[in-house]
Amino acid sequence: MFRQLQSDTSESAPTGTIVPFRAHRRPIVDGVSHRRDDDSPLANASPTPRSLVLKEDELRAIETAFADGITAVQIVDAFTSRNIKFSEASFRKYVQQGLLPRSRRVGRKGKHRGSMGMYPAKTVRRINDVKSLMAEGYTIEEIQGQFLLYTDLVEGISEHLAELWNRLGTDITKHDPAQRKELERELADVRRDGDRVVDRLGALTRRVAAPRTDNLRLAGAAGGAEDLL
DNA sequence: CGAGCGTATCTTAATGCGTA
DNA sequence: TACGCATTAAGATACGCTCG
Repeated sequence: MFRQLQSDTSESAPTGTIVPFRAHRRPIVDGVSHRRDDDSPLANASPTPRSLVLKEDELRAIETAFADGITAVQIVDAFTSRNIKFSEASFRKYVQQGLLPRSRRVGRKGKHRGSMGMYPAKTVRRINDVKSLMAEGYTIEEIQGQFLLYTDLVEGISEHLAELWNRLGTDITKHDPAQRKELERELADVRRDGDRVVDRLGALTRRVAAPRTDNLRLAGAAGGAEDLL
């Protein structure tokens, strides 16, 4: 199915103003990756500058709408419908490279309807992060190794904690009212601690990844990428 | 010319349903 | 219950394009 959808060869259009780039990186100026010759027929094919990534409110809306999971087609559509270039082939490649979580298969009722893959809603945000970093000049390999390795783990902790809070909250309601109050207070307390730990872990992992980022900058590399995760 | 990203396409795996 | 079929996604890999 993906094969029929890969005719878009138009160019990426990263956001931001002039961004330094590494050796072997493509220059990114005024939100346009200058990969194509200026005299190419397609050089000025997109008269209106477009954003490379989704805005925070758009991400929130998507995550809310697809809280139970989102298909690959819907993910790609979330970007392409907003004039942000992102093909299904690229999506699959990111998954293959380990930049995105894998899908879970869900069968569909009805004759010969097969199954479909459902991805967590956070996948859209992850793609957004990856695209931001790529716009900064980072390679997929660098993003994978320096940032997303940590991001995966911290997100995992955050998700497990959220699940734990939910279960505890549910089970606490089964206690008698006198005990419940005390347990709820304790839960709220430990929840604050947990959230703080997740925040600190996020900050720490950014700092750990930062030296590499600084090296890249010194070498004429991308800047500010550590602020993105 | 090499590096890097994106695309095309074939193969393989997973899933649900129908039927013997 | 086991098997085959239809459907879809994922894996693998070669290739094209652009840039330094």
